[in-house]
Amino acid sequence: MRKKSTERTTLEYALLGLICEVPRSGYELRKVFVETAMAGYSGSPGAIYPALRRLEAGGLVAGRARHGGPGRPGREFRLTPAGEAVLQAWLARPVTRDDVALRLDALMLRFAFLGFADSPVRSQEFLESMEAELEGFHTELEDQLETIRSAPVHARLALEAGISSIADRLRWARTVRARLNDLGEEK
Amino acid sequence: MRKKSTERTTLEYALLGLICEVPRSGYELRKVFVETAMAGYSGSPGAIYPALRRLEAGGLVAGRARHGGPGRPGREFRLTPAGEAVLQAWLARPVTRDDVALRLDALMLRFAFLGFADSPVRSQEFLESMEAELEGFHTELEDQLETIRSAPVHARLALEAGISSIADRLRWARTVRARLNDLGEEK
DNA sequence: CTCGGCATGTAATCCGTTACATGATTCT
DNA sequence: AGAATCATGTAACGGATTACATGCCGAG
Repeated sequence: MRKKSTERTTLEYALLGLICEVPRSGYELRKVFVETAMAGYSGSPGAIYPALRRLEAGGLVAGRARHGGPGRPGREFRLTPAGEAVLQAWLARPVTRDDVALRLDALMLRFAFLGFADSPVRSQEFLESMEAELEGFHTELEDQLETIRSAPVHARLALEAGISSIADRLRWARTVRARLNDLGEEK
Repeated sequence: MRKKSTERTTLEYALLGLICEVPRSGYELRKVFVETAMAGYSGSPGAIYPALRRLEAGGLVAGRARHGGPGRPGREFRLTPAGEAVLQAWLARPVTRDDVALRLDALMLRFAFLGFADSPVRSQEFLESMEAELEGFHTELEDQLETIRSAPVHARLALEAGISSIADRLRWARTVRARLNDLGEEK
C-alpha cells in the first residue's frame, strides 16, 4: 500500500484524526470503530494496537499512563506536533481520481475529519476537487457503459449502480459545499 | 479473512465468474481488471496468478496450454464441475447485513455475475434480500445520525453521504428488480 | 540471431484477521 | 481469595502490493 515510506495506512490516519482533539486510549478507539462501524474498519485489537505502536515509533503520537476508572489502567494517546503536521498534510491533500474511483471510503473518512483542518478553506478545496474528480469519473464510467453494450445484462446493471452512486455523491458534495459556504458567511 | 476453510477470497470468486462462460488466460483476466477497474480490484500479477494457482490446487479450475497468438503461449483456464458448483453456491448466497454494510463492492461484483446463475430466480432472491438489508441498514444509520447530534459537523455530513448512498442503492435495486421482472414475463 | 513485447511467475514486505493470552483493578 | 471486568497486547496466518525475474515467440 505504501508508495513512499512516509505513507501511512488509512487506519493510522483514522487514529490520528480521532485523537486529534480528544486524547483517547486504544480501548476507546476500538469502541469508536466497533460502535459506529466507521467506514467499515473493524477495530480489532490486532490492528489497532500495532497501528498505535507504529505511530508512537514514528513520533506522531505519545502515550501517557492514565488511571482513574475501574479495571486495568489504560494509556492515553495524544498527538505530538509531528503528528499534528502529518494529519494536516493528509487533510490538505488534493483529491485524486484514484481517491474517488478506488478509495471513496477512505476519502469520506478524510472528510469526516476536515473540521480539524487548520483552515476552513480546506473543506472548500476538498469539495471542489472532489466534485471535479467525481464528474470526470462519472463520464469515464458512462463511456465504459457505452463500450460494453454487448456485455451481460447484470454486468451492465452493476455498472449503472456504480454510476448512480457517483452521481449521488456528486450531488452530496455540491449541497454540502453550499451549506458550508452559508455557514461560513453568516458567522 | 477466511472463516471456514471453504471460504474463498473475493478475487477468487471474481476469477471464477470471469472464466465461467469464456475460458481465459491469466493475462486476459488481468486486462479485464485493469481496463474496467472492476470493483476496484487491481489485477496485479502478484495477486492474480497466485489466486489462479489456489483455484487450480483446489480443483475449481483447470488450465490447458494455448498457443496461437504471438509471444509466449498462455494457459487457458476453464471451470471444472467443482468450480461451477462453488460459483453457483456463491451466487445463491443470501445477502447479509454485513454484505451491504461492509462489503457492498463485493456484493455488486456478485450481482454482476448473477446472469450465470442456474436459475433466473436467483436474481430475484438476491435483490429482495438486498433490499431488505439495505432498508435495515438505512434505518440503522439514521438512528446513528440521531445519536451523534453533538458530533463535529463534518462527521455528521460524512454519515449523511453514507445514508444517501444506501438510499440510492436501494432505489437501484427496486428498479432493477422491476426491470428484470418485466424482462422475464415478456419472454 | 537477437531484440522487443507478450505472458507468466516469484520474492520481500506489510497489514489485517482471528484467536488467544496477560495485567490490573474493584466487587463480593 | 476469586470472579468479573476493563484494557492491552501477541502469535500465526493469509493475502495484496510492488518490483523484479523469467520464458517464449515473431519480426527485422
